[in-house]
Amino acid sequence: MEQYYDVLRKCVLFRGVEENKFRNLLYCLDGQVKKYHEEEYIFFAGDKVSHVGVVLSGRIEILKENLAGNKHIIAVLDPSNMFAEGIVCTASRLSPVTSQAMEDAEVLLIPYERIIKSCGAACDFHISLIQNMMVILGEKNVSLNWKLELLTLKGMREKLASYLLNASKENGSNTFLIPLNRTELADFLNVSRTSMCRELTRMKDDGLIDLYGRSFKILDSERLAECLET
Amino acid sequence: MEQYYDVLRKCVLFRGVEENKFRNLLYCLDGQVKKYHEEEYIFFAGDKVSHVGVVLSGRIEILKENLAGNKHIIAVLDPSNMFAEGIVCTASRLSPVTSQAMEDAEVLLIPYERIIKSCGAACDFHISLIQNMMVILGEKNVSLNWKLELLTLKGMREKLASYLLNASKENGSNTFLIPLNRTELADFLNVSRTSMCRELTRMKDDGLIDLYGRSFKILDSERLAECLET
DNA sequence: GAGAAAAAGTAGCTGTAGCTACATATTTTA
DNA sequence: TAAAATATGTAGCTACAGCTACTTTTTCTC
Repeated sequence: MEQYYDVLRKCVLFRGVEENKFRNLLYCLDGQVKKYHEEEYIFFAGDKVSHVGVVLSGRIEILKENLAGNKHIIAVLDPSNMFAEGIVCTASRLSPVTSQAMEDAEVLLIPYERIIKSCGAACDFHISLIQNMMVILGEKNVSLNWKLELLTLKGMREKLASYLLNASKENGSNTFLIPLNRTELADFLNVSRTSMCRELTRMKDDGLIDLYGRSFKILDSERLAECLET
Repeated sequence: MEQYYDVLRKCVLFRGVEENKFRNLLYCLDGQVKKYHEEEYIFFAGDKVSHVGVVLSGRIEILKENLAGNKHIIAVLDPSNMFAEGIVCTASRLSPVTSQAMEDAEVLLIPYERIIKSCGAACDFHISLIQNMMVILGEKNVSLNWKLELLTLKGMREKLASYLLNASKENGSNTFLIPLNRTELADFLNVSRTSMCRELTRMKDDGLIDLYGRSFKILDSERLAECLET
């Protein structure tokens, strides 16, 4: 388990927990590490979920698939990120979403009960964990709101502009790499890949952006931001 | 304050709190009742929020407005419902959404700190409150996911079918009233009112539904459900 | 109950995103 | 390194939702 300490320490759930209590805490939480192959599913929409997950390595995507086979990527999770924490807090615990490994991945699964219920032992960190859970839930809420905002934008250019400006802000630079390929980005923005490619080319022709593969450069952030003022 | 007890008791936040501790609890939480007129704003997107709200009377809408004046209704809240509980749990506490009274309304505002921090007095119900907060956050998460699903549907008919089937399920009947007028429903589904009216008429002509004002009747739930299998 | 105001429905035109069907890259793997 | 598989870009056509400009209906208010 020690090999994962660095990743876990970055997880918001364990924020504020003193380092010397770490081993004890992980033991008390009774987490188990599971490995998933690329494309393997972790749980499906409709499944009853009783564990929260922490990504230890690889990348996980949270998605919805409809009956026609269209998939919509809701979120992409890197190591140290949590998932399913919203589901386990509900009464039914039925997941509205599917989670799948985008590449070979390792996940720490923790029974939800262990987090919220203080055990008999002298585990004073449970209070921290509960506080942290609330922060995570609140922040997930905000990120879902941002996703909603992206989807409510009407035009293709607006969606791309919003996504790229946000990515630029997160990276703190006008030049940045995005974590998604074209097909994945289209699924994330809930548009067709071909239409998206067409618009990206137009935006390049208009001198708004430059792009090569997953690398993007914002050439005129002002005009790009104006796209959103529709 | 006693006049609001019935509404408050139905609020998930106070679930499991014994009735005789109710007065004590409300005093300890230091909530204040505020009245809002129809159309009045409670807080704006970008505001720093430190109170959670409980709707006591009237209806509140959670929405986003873009610079062009288009508004998108994310949720409509009836009495006993909470709002802003996701925002106050985040680090920044900056609201991504605006909240507005749809009609004359009363709201109980509770400082978030009072909920999560045990006070010195013998308020053993704080533990219940924290557990309840998690449930609320988890459920808000699920409802945002359902909203996301609605928005990711491509066609007008799919969105309407999804909305109506859900409303029918919630009401436990094929005949039901929806809480939104046409303009509001269009804002909720993020479509134009005129296109929506057109499609509603088509669906009526196709024998899928019948409608008059806010009253809907699902005539052929099977075929209506098939609309979603695109 | 009459007039005003708001809400709901309708029609025609237009623009944009989706789709199919490719062409061209790029990466994988045998 | 060649061949296969995957990813990406392009073009033409089509369908559908948005918009404007109405009409009709319902609700409010005096």
